Amino acid sequence: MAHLSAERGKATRQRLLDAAVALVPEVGWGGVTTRLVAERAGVAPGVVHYHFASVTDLLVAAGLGFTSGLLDLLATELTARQDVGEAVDWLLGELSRYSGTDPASLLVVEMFLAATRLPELREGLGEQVGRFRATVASWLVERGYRGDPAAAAAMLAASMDGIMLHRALDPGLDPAALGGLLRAMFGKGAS
Amino acid sequence: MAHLSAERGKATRQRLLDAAVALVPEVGWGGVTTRLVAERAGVAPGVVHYHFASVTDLLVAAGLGFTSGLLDLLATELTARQDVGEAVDWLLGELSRYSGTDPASLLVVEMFLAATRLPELREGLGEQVGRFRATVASWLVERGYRGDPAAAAAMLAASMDGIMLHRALDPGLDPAALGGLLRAMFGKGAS
DNA sequence: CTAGTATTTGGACACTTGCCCAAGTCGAAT
DNA sequence: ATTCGACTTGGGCAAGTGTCCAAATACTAG
Repeated sequence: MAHLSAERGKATRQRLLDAAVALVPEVGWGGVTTRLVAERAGVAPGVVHYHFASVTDLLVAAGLGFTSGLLDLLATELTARQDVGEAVDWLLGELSRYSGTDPASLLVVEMFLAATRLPELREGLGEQVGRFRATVASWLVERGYRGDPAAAAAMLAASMDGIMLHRALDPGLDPAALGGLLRAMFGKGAS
Repeated sequence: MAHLSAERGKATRQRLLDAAVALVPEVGWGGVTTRLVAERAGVAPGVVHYHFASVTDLLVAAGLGFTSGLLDLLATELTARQDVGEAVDWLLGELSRYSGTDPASLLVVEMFLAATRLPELREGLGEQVGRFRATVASWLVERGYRGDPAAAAAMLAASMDGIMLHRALDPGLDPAALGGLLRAMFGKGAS
């Protein structure tokens, strides 16, 4: 079989995915073109449609790959904390790294938006977020959280994205200042 | 002077704005083209660049006009309530009308996103949201809210948009189920 | 009526887009 | 050396883009 060829193929495919992840925040979901992503990846324009059926397919695969890793990381770090309050604090600290105008934040918002028009993306992203919420919810139960853990997990995730969204408009909005309010939400039912 | 001409001019200009507001949720911010918006407004393609310097200019004006009216309405209704808890309940009820996939929600998210790349839009939208938060904050003080009213107003606004964003992915997410958590945030310091 | 202004028309311009494909490269198997 | 399959190349195509503009229209003022 063609061993080295296939390996190189996987490598360029990955470079296309990486280029797409970098490009979406820069020029927007709809601004990523065949030639642009090919140039960024250092390959000929035709390669894009050899590895992916369409530019949209490439973007969906790249986006879902990114969020999958991000959500896994967040869930792992979050549920590693013993105390709920401490976990919320950590999350807020993490949130201060997402200004709403940094590449990661922009990519996430672009994906939320594109998901409303791309059923495949909506299902994929919805499944990932659902898994994240379920993980957080069961962790809340373990920690002795009283109240609706599913609602709490959903509120936590939604608050994160909402704060990120508003920080894009008002860079002066300090996540730490909102910490007290968030803790008040969980403190009542936390262990 | 040309009276009727000017009047008709203002009318078609407004129809272009209305068409843009309707079109952005349908095809996306970047999907609104000169010919598309002209057709929707029932005018010739050239009219767009007679009334607006560019398609982007039209979109910015249309978007800011929409959010201005929306935020004014929300602020008015919200501050009309005497009780903070009652106001939060009303807001949650209102939120259930924004599924995250309805035209209004989509337009708002599109604007948040476009604002990151259009300084003029970011400033305009930021100013509107800032005014909304200030109104809510001073209303909280009036109602005897204890704690940081600016932070509370910011958290309220961010939560709204965050919930809206997540409802787009998970239609089963019920805003009412999150009401308790939101009230817990404000109840502590409310009158 | 004529002159003048505001608005509208529909087409032209140069340019970019996604996707396709014949030809070429490269390593592995025979 | 030859064949084979995976991968890559660079150009071509039809369709669509934003913007511009000369001509047509509609209206007011004199």
